[in-house]
Amino acid sequence: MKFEITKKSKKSEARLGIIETAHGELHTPAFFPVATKATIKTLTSQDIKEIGFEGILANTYHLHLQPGEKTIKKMGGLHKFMNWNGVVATDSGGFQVFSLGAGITHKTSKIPANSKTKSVPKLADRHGLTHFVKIAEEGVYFKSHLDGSPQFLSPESSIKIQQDLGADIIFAFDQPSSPLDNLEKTKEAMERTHRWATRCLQQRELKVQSAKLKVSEPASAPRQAQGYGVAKQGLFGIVQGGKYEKLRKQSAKFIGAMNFNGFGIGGSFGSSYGDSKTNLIKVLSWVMPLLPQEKPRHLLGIGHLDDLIPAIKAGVDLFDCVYPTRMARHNVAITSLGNIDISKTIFSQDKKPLDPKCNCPTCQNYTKAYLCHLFKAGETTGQRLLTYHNLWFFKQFVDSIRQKIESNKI
RNA sequence: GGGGGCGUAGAUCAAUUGGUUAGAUCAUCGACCUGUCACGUCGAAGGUUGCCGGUUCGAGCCCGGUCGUCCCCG
Repeated sequence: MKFEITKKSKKSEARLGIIETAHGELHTPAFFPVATKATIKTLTSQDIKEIGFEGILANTYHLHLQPGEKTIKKMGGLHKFMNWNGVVATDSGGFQVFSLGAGITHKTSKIPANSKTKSVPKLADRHGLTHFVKIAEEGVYFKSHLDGSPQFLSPESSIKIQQDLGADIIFAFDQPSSPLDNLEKTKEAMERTHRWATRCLQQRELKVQSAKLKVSEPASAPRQAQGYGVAKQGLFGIVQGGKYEKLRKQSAKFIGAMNFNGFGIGGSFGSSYGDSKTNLIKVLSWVMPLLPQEKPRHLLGIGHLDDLIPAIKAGVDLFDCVYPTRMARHNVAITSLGNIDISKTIFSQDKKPLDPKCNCPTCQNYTKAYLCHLFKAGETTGQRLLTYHNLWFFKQFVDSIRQKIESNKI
């Protein structure tokens, strides 16, 4: 993996760049739609290509449990398996340490619900499951959410799985802290993340060394290609530290000094209401100056539309977020006029498209009335059409930001 | 004409021997969703129990009448 910065803004820390991978180029700033289980829910790989995305993000935890990395490796790797010849990034499974652990016991999401929300989803109650994640120094013990079987994930195994999956960009196995954790607990998670980062790099080094050896053996041509691919995988370290300035700076210095190909900024950034945006931006203002300029930065799990511009101005190159796709499945279209819940009866006889300014196939071919009907009738085509639109909208949005950087407007 | 069953939220149904402010599900309305356990979560509104009368301390439940509806027999 190679990263080249092609332009730096004069107004902000924003920059344009190109990430070169074994599966093509990625023009940054870029947004990865999330394909947790090797699919952007409701869409095909061709759809994603049509929309214009150059990369997607899949998940180590989910694919390890089903169908298993060995199967995917046998099927020729994730790209072939899902018929996607663009860039693939894989999350390490670290987030599931949080979302299936503290996320459930604390009944919170990565960013806590705002004060208007009277209650939060009760996944634990619904499934009768609690405390099925145990974090130890060697790794994380947990029960599969699919069949309850005992499982174990560590920095080493996470890297190995991601190598088998064959992603172009992989992430270090980290421990995100819960937004409800205090300074002490957040620090503990950060320090473990740092120790695990070292182990991830060591694990990757083993593979790279053995790949180099194999390259020098003329008899093993197919292995050579595979080894070359692994050697080209970019490994990103992850900065933690929650909402605490001291920790974030400490983490950025520590992780930033390591031999990673890029960096993720993860964990929680404080609350999502009131001064939420300033929380996120504050964290970035602490972290970004301490990360090497010449390497890409990925803001993990963000975001909302209004998070993107300030983050890019702070120097973020990559994003991934479930938001546009999940919102689409939950009836909400993200448009130039704001979010609209298309399932509301007010749209049942509305002949206009979702977004008058949008050129996506959904907006070109279907009325709000039809989409409203599909959602009320529980037809999955509605989810598909809305997912297509939301991703199209995000793609256009990020493209327009790139143009603004190009013309020095941002 | 005679006999019987059933009438409870917009819909389909609950409600111990008559016993507090008649429940559930779906639909409706509102809010939420940030490295996806997610076609999900939370909340609100909505009923003079067909109508009239009676018994009782107390009736959705018992009694009489009436209206509607379905079934059976003439």
